[in-house]
Amino acid sequence: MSHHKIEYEDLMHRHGLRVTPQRLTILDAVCDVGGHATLGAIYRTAKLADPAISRSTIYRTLEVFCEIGLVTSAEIGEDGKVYEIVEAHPHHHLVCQVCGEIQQIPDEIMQPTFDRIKQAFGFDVETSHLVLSGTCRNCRGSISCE
Amino acid sequence: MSHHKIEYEDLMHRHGLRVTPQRLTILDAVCDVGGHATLGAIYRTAKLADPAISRSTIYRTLEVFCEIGLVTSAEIGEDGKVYEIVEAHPHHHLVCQVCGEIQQIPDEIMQPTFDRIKQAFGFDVETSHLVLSGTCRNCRGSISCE
DNA sequence: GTTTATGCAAAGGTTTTGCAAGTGG
DNA sequence: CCACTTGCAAAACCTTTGCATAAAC
Repeated sequence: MSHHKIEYEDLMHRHGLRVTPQRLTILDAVCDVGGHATLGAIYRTAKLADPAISRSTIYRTLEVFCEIGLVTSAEIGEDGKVYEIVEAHPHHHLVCQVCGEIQQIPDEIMQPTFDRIKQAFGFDVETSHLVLSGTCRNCRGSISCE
Repeated sequence: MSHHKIEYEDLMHRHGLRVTPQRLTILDAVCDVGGHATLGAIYRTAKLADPAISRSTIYRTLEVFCEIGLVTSAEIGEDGKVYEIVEAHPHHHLVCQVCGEIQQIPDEIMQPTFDRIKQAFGFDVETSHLVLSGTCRNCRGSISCE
């Protein structure tokens, strides 16, 4: 998770930000938690690496990371805001309302629709991180899931 | 806004809920506020009709309305959760990040994509109220918008 | 050295909860 | 009447903010 550390540091420098141990810790934490990291989860994970880290630092740092495009945030269901490292390939998420499983889908699958919206309404969709809820394959088949 | 009052009352009854003045007031308020009603706006509007109504009642009532499918909620931008009466025709929203304008689009435009997701991933999308952000026609053309 | 970032603690705001009183069916 | 709802007040929760200290550059 750290092969790209240099890139990240570069990105911060280019934005006039300082590279602090806390910021690297938080970045690692977002990676470690994986796909949909709530602030609480990031805080807990970062706390393992640096027990002295403070909650406000997490808030401020995530805000800064979002601003420079290192991280995106999205609102998913009931858990409040979640954070995710921005990857090369934009993608979206399917959240199963029955079992809670989350899977990713490539952005390409949405593009035809986004194109159609652009044609019909002149609206340029920039949603980088869409969350679709519904029922996944497993839960759709079996009733024993509920 | 009250031609369907009977239907709403029926729906509540069918769910074993009681029809109280407060609930009707809140339902009216959600209608009056229109498309994207924040809790605060609903509270303020309901307060006009019934100055004694309490905030917790708004919270609890909206939660109940969501459960029985009378109302949907969605997270839009920075304003937190917004509520909306469930209408016959499902639709989604385009939120312009520049001017903040919100427009509705019919659900049909999304269906091809939802179908494709179902085919490819076996995932049955049930999102009734999607929020797409981007740039609207006006703001895309002119820079003078900001 | 300067400027920026951090940690702490306190403030701010929103949402939830327990309970007695009130009300719909 | 009984069960469900309400309003109130307090609690719980999450997020933001001010400021002195510490660290990056």
